[in-house]
Amino acid sequence: MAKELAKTYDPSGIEDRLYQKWLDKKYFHAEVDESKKPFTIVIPPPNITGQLHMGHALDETMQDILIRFKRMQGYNALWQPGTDHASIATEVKIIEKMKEEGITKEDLGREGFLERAWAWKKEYGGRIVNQLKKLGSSCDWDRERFTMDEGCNKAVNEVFVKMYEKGYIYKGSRIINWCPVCNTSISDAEVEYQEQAGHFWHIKYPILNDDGSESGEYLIFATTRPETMLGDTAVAVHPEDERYKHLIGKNLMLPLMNRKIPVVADEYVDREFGTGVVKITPGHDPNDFEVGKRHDLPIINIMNDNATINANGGKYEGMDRYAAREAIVKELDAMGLLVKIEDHVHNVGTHDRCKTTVEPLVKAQWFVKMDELIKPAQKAVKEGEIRLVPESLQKTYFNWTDNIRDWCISRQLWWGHRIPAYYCADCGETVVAKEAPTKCPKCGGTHFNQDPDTLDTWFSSALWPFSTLGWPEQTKELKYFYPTDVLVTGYDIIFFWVIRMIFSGYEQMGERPFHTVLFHGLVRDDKGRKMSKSLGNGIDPLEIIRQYGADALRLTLVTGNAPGNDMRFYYEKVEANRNFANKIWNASRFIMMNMEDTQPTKPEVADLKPADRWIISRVNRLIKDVTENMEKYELGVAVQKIYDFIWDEFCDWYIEMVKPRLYAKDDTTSRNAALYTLKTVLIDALKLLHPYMPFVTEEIFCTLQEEEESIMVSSWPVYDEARDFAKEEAEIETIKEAIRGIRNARTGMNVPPSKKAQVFVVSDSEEKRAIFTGNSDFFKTLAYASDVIVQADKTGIADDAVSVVIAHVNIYMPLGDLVDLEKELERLKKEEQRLEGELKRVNGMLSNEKFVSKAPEAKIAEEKAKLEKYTKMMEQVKAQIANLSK
RNA sequence: GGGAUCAUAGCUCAGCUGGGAUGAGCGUCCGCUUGACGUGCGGGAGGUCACAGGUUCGAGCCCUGUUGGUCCCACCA
Repeated sequence: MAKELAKTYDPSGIEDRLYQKWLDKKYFHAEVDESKKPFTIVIPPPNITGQLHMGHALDETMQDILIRFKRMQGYNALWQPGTDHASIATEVKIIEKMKEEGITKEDLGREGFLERAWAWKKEYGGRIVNQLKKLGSSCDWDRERFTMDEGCNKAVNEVFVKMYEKGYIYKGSRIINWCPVCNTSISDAEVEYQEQAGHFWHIKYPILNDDGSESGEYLIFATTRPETMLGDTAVAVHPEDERYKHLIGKNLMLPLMNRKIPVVADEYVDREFGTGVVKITPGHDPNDFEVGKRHDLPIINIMNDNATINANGGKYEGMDRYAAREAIVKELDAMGLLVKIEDHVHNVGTHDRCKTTVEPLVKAQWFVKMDELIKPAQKAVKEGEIRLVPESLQKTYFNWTDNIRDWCISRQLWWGHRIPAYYCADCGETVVAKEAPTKCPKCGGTHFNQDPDTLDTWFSSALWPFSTLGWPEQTKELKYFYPTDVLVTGYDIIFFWVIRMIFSGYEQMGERPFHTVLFHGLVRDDKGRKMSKSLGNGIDPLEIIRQYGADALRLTLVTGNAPGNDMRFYYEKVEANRNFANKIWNASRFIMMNMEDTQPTKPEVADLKPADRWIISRVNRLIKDVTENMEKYELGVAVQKIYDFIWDEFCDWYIEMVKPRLYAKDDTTSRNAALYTLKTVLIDALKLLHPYMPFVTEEIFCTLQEEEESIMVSSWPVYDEARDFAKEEAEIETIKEAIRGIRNARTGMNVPPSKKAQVFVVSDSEEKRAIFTGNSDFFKTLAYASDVIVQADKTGIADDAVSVVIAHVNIYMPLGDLVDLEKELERLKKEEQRLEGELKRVNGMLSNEKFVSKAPEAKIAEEKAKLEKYTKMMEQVKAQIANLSK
């Protein structure tokens, strides 16, 4: 007894069941197997704090499509999953939760806090993984990793020590971005600039005579941050500036602080901007820091970690930076040193996590020296060893690599990889080592304090492609699956992650981590806005899955979307795609109903009708196109073609054409050929669709194909020249055109449904004439198409149905002309013109010596073939024009 | 300031290296209980492919400029 599909398509009834089956059968699991070629993707590890959002859904869907595609193509496909500890994001969340309980980090202490953090990881780390499963992700869950698991931790220490020894990691006092709310340093990449309305305070400092007395003259300048004046150690002018040349080397009196500060000359100053005078605060401005280095100026830090003024700020000590600003302006005004206040819009650096205005501070931090490290990463993309899709992102990539600055990697956080640096309690010697040292190499002391800082969360992510495969151990997995193949991720983390993985891959492994980076954009709401918590416009993928099924969601996310482009999310789209799943479901049910208990047998080639050959040829072409598109990562284009084929060609045309043959049970040969074709073509189409819609395709496949256990381990269809039937394709196209013509004519005529209409079909030879009659509504239906063919066959109008040359068909009487002669003539003339141009071009190319001598042979052959093709077409067109003109 | 990218049907978007706008989904209008599907079937309306030049036999696609939008980087205090 044949299995049956449920009468209605209900994704919730099949998805969980099938996923469990795949897990049980271990289809996702990949083992090293030297006889097969590997194909590897490492997942961008979602944060353990995260809930599945549309961005994940898109990211995972694209990866799953590629992995399933390659797996079916026979590759040993590994999708390496895992999660990210997301140091700062997680720590902030845990602290928030603790706040509700009235506890602070300090109450718990480092140990206690970490205990809580691990408990958090245990509770929420699994949540996102379960959500990924709902999407149908075929990750090898047996290999799941975590950025802070033992292996990854080992990899981090290994890299840190190695790079420290090579001089690529160093500790130094440099100006860094400080977040006073999160209480940690952050890297340049984490600073987000926001346009804010502010002010320009024009202030003047008194100029001193050489003997230290006030000269009565002033130097005027403008600042957006008056409070930083507390830390001013100079004022700068341009060396060539005639207005101020005489003042260079003189001193000024820094008001409020009563500190003598020099006037220095530096090219950094823009003479055109403002008054051409800049106050220099090396301790709180990155540019000033550089100026300060050049002129050997003292660095005064005037702020505490929480952005209040410290003891260096004199009487302002203890005030918040903004309160101090107000007080200082007020006082300067009282002293007559405030010239004026202007409104000014400027960009303010904020912390991307908490949006707090960052404070540039000079602090001792750990850095990765980038200048040498970045070189292989630049070269790799430049020379095409690593391909970015879309290519336009190369510019963004190079913009970053060409202006790379050292990477601040230390964070004043507790949740993360602790820096493996130890300081001797006796002599202060720094020891960087994988294991805690026991004896100080300098003084022999045995007491050490480990550096309290942790590493930037991206430090461990940078090692992800090889740490997950076992590095630093030389595992068989590492040797086999590395380098990985494709990295799929959003363009928003190109700096944070992609570039860092690339240079880390070259540095640690001596090899690229992957050959292609496939970028996607953001999923926005239907108004084009980013989905965000504060707007409350986020759409929960799990809710969509509950309503429409994972298949519909997946299709929605990849259809009509080019790499690297943002997309908008519409419920209508999901609905349309759910309808598509329903369509396939019903078409499959129809085919199975007709098969009843008997599986069709392979027909003789001669028994295949033109319509059969046509659809076989079409699916064959589809296989070729889709495979090519997918290999070029054009996932949206590929699936659009599958969609069109299944709905339009297969369901709306082929199934309708074939119906009369299915109902005519006496002609078993024809019926078998039709059923066989239906089944095989459907299977090919299902296979092509499987990477996109894994669940429906699996359910149908398993019901239809009783002997095979799963579509996901079946083989990807291959284009076969023997299944290419150009003649039938052209003929059916003609028939289709004719049928459309009939429908149009009918619509125009508005014949009452009850009346019978007649269609006269005449081929080019007089004796092959037939008359078809039917209910006029009948002509409007697609069933008519099949009837034309079947009738034509039966009446012997032609040897096979499709050779009814409808281009020569005339439809008489109430239906009017099928072809508008004038329009046709116009079309042909246009075609003639086009061909003329085309011929000219090809001829021109082929007679061009440079082209013939330099172009690759394949290209020349192609052009020659075109020449031949166009010549023939030209003849035909000319003949047709002559014919019609009569 | 530098760069990227977009401007195609009422809306949202595809359109590969230049070769008949081949378009899709939704919406809209007309018609259909046709023995898989109304989550369906058939048909229609709707486009000077932002604007202006240029290259070409031929441009939505290439070049130049203009306008408008989005994003990234830098940050002139």
